[in-house]
Amino acid sequence: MPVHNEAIASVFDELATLLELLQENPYRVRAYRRAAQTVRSHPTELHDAIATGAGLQALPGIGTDLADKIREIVTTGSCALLTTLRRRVRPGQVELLALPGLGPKRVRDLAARHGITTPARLAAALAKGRVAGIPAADTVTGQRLLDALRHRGEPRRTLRAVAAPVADALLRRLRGAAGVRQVTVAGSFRRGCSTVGDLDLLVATDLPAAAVAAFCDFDEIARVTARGRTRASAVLGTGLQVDLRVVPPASYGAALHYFTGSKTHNIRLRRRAQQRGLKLSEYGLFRGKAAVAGATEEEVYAALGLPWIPPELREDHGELESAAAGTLPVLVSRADLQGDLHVHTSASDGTASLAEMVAAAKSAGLAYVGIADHSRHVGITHGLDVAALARQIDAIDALSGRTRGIAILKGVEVDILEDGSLALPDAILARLDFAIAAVHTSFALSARRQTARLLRALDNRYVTILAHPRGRLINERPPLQFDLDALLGRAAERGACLELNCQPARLDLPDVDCRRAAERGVRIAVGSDAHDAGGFALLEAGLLEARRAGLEARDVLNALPLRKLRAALAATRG
DNA sequence: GCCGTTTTCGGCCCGACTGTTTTCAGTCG
Repeated sequence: MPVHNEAIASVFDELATLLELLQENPYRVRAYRRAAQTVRSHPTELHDAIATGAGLQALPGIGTDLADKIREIVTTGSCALLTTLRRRVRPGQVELLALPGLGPKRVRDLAARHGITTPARLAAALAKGRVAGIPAADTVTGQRLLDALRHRGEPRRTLRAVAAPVADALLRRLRGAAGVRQVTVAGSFRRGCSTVGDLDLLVATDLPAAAVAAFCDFDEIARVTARGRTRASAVLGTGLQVDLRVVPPASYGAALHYFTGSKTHNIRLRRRAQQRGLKLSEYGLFRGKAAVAGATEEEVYAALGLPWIPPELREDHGELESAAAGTLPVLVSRADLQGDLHVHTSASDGTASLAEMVAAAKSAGLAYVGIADHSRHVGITHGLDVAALARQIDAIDALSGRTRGIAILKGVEVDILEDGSLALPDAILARLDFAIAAVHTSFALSARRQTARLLRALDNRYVTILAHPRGRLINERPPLQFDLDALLGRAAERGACLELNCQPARLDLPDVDCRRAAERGVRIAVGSDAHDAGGFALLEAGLLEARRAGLEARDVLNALPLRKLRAALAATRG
């Protein structure tokens, strides 16, 4: 049973947390956290690298010690240091550390002074009154802590699509405040992450007090948890946390950069500034006390000898090196998309007719649209059987004959059965322009069986695209386990593609996997999976995930113009 | 624990807010 990168990263994360609780050198803690991130986002399995003798120390933040630990974890499945440290810390203390307002000092203090080593005990103690050494219940920090104790165990991250309307409302409100020059949502939202932990709003203004007041009076706020001259934090009725930062206009670019993150990207850039005798903060780039840059992000990067880096890439995944070398990708954008190959109609589980969906695709500016309704199979209600799909083929041919300005492609989203065979026979698939194969049942197979299943599906010459390959539903269903490299190898041989499904809870393949696909020369099909006429708007959100993966137009199947797309589809049939 | 145009030791990003040990440590982002 191979040890996956995620398992190695988890060990490093836990080591960092335990070391923090034990008040070890904070830089040692940071080294483990950084290593966890490096391992987690590494596109290939490190157990393979070890098997082939490749050097682990080439990875950023991995030195001799951590390389040894990776080898230890991969070969033994465990880590001696972890076993030792776990004995020195109570499990409940790790949970305590995750609570807002509690850091390593206070968690240690709780155990030493009060014998409190679990969240449950802390909650009980707080119910009786104040606990010396931690903020009291009538303070904002104390309230936040109690709140977190009440809600612990619930999923914390919010889908970007859920946060987006709130972000819009707040932006409108802040734009209306006196003195406001610019307002942006920064943070992971701006980086295009599929989920956000909170919303970070940045305001440039000459009248900070007015902006803070406008923010704190927002009617969806349940509680203001912090309020200063240039910052405020609040929790909305929905539970989403929102943070406001206010800066003078001259600092806007530096602040936007700083509050966009990611944290590791920022730290790298600050070190670059230091090496040049400069100091970078949210107020600007300084040489001594003299401001060198700060009004725009472009000038901050430029003063550090770099081109502007798109927010989606700012994860310290090599973008600073690419920027320095002048090799940043030209990220795929909405204007590059020529069509959409994953569209449902009321023939299966969509809500709009074939004609309505084609019209909507045309209004969305697409040059072609691929209809891909579900096949009929257990677990898929309202799917098409062979006869119904044959009728739809005829209907599309008829509609094509009287449609101008957009091409309609005939497809299907056919179920992959547990053994890897498809829910429709080849004879009907042969009459289509393309077929998307998808898993909708048997999610929990072992990685070995799941891989074999998906490889068999990809072996079918009519399968063009593997839909939402990971099968994840964010906060609801974990990703399928399989050997991605094996799938990519087979897809590359056949010219088949993997999908990046744009449904907000899917965004599947995830960015890390998309990046790997591009490296292996496998194109990604960005599919809206639209079920109604408004569904094409999802393409925009899906593209953020593609951009986070560093994809360019040439990496995306449906960025091909129609003629080249048809050639690519035909080529998959060998 | 990592790392090196300040290199094998001595650094490691920077500032705001909170609560309170009222001059700053702890926490957070």
